[in-house]
Amino acid sequence: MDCAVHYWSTVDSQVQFLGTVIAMRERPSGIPEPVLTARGRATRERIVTAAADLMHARGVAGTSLDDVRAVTGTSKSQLYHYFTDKSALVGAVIQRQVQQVLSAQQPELDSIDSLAALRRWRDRVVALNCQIGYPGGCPLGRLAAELTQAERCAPAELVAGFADWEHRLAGGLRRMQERGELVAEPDPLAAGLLAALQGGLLLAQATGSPFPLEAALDLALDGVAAHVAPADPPGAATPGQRAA
Amino acid sequence: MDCAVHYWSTVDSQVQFLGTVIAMRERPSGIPEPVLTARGRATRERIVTAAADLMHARGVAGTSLDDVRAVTGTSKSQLYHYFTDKSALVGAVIQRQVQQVLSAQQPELDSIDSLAALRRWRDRVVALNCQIGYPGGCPLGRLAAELTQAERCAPAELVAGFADWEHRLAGGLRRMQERGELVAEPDPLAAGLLAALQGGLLLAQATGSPFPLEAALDLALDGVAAHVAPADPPGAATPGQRAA
DNA sequence: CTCGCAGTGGACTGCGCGGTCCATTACTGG
DNA sequence: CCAGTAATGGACCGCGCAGTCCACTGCGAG
Repeated sequence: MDCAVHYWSTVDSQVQFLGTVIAMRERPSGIPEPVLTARGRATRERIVTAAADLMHARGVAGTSLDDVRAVTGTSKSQLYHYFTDKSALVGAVIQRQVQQVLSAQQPELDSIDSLAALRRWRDRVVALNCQIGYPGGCPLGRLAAELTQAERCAPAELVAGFADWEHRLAGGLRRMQERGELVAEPDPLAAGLLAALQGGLLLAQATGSPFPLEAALDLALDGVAAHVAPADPPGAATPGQRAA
Repeated sequence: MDCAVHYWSTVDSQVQFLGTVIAMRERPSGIPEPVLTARGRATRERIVTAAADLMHARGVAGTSLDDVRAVTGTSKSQLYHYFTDKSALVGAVIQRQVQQVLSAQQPELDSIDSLAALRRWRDRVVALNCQIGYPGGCPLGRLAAELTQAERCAPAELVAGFADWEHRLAGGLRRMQERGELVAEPDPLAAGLLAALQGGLLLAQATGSPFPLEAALDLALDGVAAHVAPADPPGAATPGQRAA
């Protein structure tokens, strides 16, 4: 498991846990996994998809199982056939959202190797947030805010998702570092970038304007840019790379 | 979508609105305000305080009126004597949290006039988040995340609170600008700083570590520092200002 | 064909919650 | 001291919710 080697020194086990969870769905212990036919898998997918949409729109607490049932055209017994209880469904929703969020920005996220590429990722994220016409916020951020109770950190799957995300950012920064473009420790920068993104999305959704997101990412990118090495070939200046 | 329209152009009026709301409590229209005796005001305060704590710890949806009743030693009729319904109580809680959050960082927030002062504010915020032993998150951020529904922006009081907060940051940056230390538009930088703070707090609480908050603020401060004017006396370099 | 289990339908239950109502007590001003 | 109103106590209601249960259907293997 190479993703997110450390979140802050103790994340290995959690990321490992994510892999395990995805592999055997929501059975941490050795309970015999119920076999699903093609039809069963399709129904389960429908439920998770609809639940993810509803919970993103109305929140976890604001989404009842009857809502999910109505939207998916399923019956109560089916929900409890595929999930032990509501929290198990929430766990599946988290995993789905982690996957969705990361795959939606995959090309730009994983190809970061320069300030210009980082700006392309920024543009991608901004575009994603506005594509439905209004700032929808980050599914992971919303889940994290709602599911994080006092004195407890968020569900392990969510923490692992954030760690993976941040790790990919750090990977890009490390590539910049190896190319000699960046002179700074990548990890704190990656954490700062992810935080700027989350905060920007939160305020963007709260205010109904994409502006906070853009301002947050731009400021964070300025911060990263402050750690780029002065252009080695004296003449090819870095500002030439600025996109848009 | 009026909240988006007014977010930037009419921030002052929202701050004004916040004042109005506080003055006449939760009666936007001209309904005769019920007179409260000293005892009544004390009881109301107890209720709001307890509700704010509970809702911060367990979320708004996770806090029942019976919980509030039990903690405050009041009866159901008292809750409905002082508040028309639960949403009115939530509104009062929002106002209280806005006031609490801003006053907790007031000296450092309002005295920003240099990079060093900005760093003192950063340290204050970090210290506030850790003072209870674990990262508790921002009360406003948590409320915003939970109360912002799809396609709707957050409650007006919350948006006004964020606007006030950001306005004070922008004021500090403007002082830096007027002193010639900063060469950039203050407003986007203030929005970016607030977003970094919110995102950092979100991830700090989700992961149970203060690190994301520190990384987020440091990166944002690096971004601001990238816009400080090159030291006028050529020889006294800016890095000399770095605190800590 | 038929047996068995995955998949489905939907009624049912217990309860926690927001909200209502009325009776009673404690101030306060005249 | 005596209204009149603020403040309080607490029973009560209806609803929506998570979760249970049992009967039924349909598909796939032997």
